Amino acid sequence: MPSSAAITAPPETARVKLLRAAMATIRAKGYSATSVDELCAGAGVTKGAFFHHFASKEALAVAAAECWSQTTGALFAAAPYHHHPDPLDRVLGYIEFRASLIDGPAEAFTCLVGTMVQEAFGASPAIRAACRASIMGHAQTLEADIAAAMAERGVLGVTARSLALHTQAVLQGAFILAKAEGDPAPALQSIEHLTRYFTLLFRPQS
Amino acid sequence: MPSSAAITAPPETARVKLLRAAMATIRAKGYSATSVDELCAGAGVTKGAFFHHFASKEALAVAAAECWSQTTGALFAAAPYHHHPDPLDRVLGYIEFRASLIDGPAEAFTCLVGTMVQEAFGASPAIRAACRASIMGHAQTLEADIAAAMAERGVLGVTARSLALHTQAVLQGAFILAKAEGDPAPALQSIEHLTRYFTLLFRPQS
DNA sequence: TGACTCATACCGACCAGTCGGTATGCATCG
DNA sequence: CGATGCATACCGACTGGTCGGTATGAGTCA
Repeated sequence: MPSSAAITAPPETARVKLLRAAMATIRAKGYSATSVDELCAGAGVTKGAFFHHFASKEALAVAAAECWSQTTGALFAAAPYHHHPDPLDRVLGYIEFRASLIDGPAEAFTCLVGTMVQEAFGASPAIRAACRASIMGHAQTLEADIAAAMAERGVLGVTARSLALHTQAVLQGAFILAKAEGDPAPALQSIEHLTRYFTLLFRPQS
Repeated sequence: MPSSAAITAPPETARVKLLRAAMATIRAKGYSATSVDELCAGAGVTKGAFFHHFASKEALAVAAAECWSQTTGALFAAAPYHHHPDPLDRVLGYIEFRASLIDGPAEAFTCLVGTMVQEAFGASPAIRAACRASIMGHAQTLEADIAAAMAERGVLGVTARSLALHTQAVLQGAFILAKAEGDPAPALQSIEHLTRYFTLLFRPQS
């Protein structure tokens, strides 16, 4: 007797297989270097299926960015750092959580939309917009905690928004360093500096 | 009567024209999306000339990364921030100088090797190594000033090297934000946070 | 039956790279 | 001096293969 999950789960469509293959391959090789044929082979579907579900390679990239937002959004929403009563602890917990994800080869921990937007910002406004929405939307989930921590500790001279964006900048830059080095170590060290910055800014006495 | 500069200046070879075109085009479109034909057209040379000077497209990318190191190296070596007597002022002057370069469209101020390594780190070890050498070599020019500032102010708990690399991470991440936003503003704000970090770390009383 | 989900075969453009050939300049030698 | 020989710089047509995308039709299920 099949479980109810098995009953209600729809059969995995070519669409989600393609999205999964796209997220993995584009993270590893970039958008331009990833071909439609390669994606089809990786997903085990034909080219006809590809263009049945996506109007173009560009449309797939946009859909992949949206899928990425949903997937990572769920991951962060379920992460334990939200349970800290102190908003500063939630912010520092977020950074620590990001660091904990960094392990193994670069294509396993780097950011799809950060990689894509670097290549596609000039060639495809649609891809740029999707990547921008993903990054900015994620930063916004941090902003409330930062704002609460700022209010609680009387931090002035910065905005919660720019701090949230700076956090994303450090992470994206850390990924580039890790790719260049072929080693996650410099990324982790850079994230340590980010933690130290928040600590100095919010706990100046310690 | 021609100037002696005009006499001694060699005629601009196809090689340097190709390198210039490559640096500009790869910054704007990325490595994979840049075709050899396009580079030849941009440089005003033929495909025969391209493959006379470079064994492959990959070899051109490596040469472009080296050319980028030299060009930017000369730019930073000539920058005024080196004249500050206080090493911390030199470090803060470096960051300010970096910020001053950020203006106009993203392809005009972003980093060639940061862009390239993100795409090519998995596909081409030679390109990755050339980009790594460029980034790490540049970071090293900062390291001595950071170390001197640390010694002078008794800063402990961090290394000059990791601070220099963190600075590069912030800059690279800032470029990604600028590309995603289609606006340099978030990059400049992130660099402000970097300056604030150095200030908090090195001038804790103020 | 008709809408949906594909599979197969195919298209023209473009890709990196090759190849036979040419133009020029410089060193050598008679 | 001029002829020879050879290296460098360059040309552009061409190749095999890959690119994103399309046309058409078959299987499936409501």
